[in-house]
Amino acid sequence: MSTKLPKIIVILGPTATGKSDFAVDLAKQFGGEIISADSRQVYKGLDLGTGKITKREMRGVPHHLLDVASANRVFTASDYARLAKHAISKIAGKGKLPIICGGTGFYIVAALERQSLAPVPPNTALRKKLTKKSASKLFSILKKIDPERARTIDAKNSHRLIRAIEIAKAIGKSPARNREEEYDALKIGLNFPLETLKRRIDLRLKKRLRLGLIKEVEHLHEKGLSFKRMEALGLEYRYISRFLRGILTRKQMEEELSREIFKFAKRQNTWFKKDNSIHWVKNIKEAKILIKKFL
RNA sequence: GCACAGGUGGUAGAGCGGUCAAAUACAAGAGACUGUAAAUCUCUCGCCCAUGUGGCUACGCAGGUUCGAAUCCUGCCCUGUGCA
Repeated sequence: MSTKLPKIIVILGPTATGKSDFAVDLAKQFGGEIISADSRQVYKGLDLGTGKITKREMRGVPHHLLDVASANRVFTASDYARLAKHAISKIAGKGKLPIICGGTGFYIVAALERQSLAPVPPNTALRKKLTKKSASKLFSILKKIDPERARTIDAKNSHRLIRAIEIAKAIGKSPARNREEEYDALKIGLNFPLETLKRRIDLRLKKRLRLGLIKEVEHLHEKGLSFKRMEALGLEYRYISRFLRGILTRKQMEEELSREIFKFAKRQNTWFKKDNSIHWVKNIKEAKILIKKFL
């Protein structure tokens, strides 16, 4: 029924499951190009810490949405949706297969759905003012101006409340979300049992530290990326910058970072778990069979 | 050996006669997600029945005082510091 929609492949799963390499293999076989769906790989200079694929690892397969923003500015899900949709049509237009690959569930949804985000840009002045207010205060404001949204929102999450108020002030109320997808997407998931995932995360972190991860963070700071911004970027950038600032010892940094990456992987799992359309595969062979059938 | 200080849940650490299964933080587990999403936020967290103003076992060990003790007393066993 959705056969008229452009066909695309989505490779997803938590961190450290080998998605990037997997996607390159598939792209090679099916004539695809890859669109990264990673909220941190969009930034220039965040390489080792984000596990960004190297030129060499790309093996000639074109990659999109890497290094499209400066780490100093905030790149949003909306920016992502716009660029990703554009990349998809460009690739499909060439007769090639678009392959979205990444672990940022929200970005994948934003790219696939017709209109999942309200067309209201951030209002920094308003945000600044609202940031000072408590969550319960924000909630009561929202309840007055957009009671409908207030019913479903997380009443204790200031971030979300501020955004909802921002939308309501701009266009009256949050639009109903249109979950209809704009593409005929085959979603393929990669995962491991938690114990294995944990081990992989640890090994990968150690490797990256050997390869100069701390240097990367140091260098970014020298180039003007503030520690405050690094806190917001999270994980490697947050914890290594804490080490550089002397807040954590090297050992504490490694332990906490490893734990946090694992927690993050579990949060990714929580997100993906509720999507029943994902085909979880054990290996590339299973994925190839699925794709052949799909195309 | 004498003198202090202290031994509390996975850890750190409150509590110092009742309202304590025990603050808080961390760890752990589960979950949410409408432009910060690697962010942000929520819930659970002694055991058991799992409905509850439910049952059971708990605050180093053994006794005691008391209507009632993690909280007071005695002895013992540990630990830290001071003096020898």
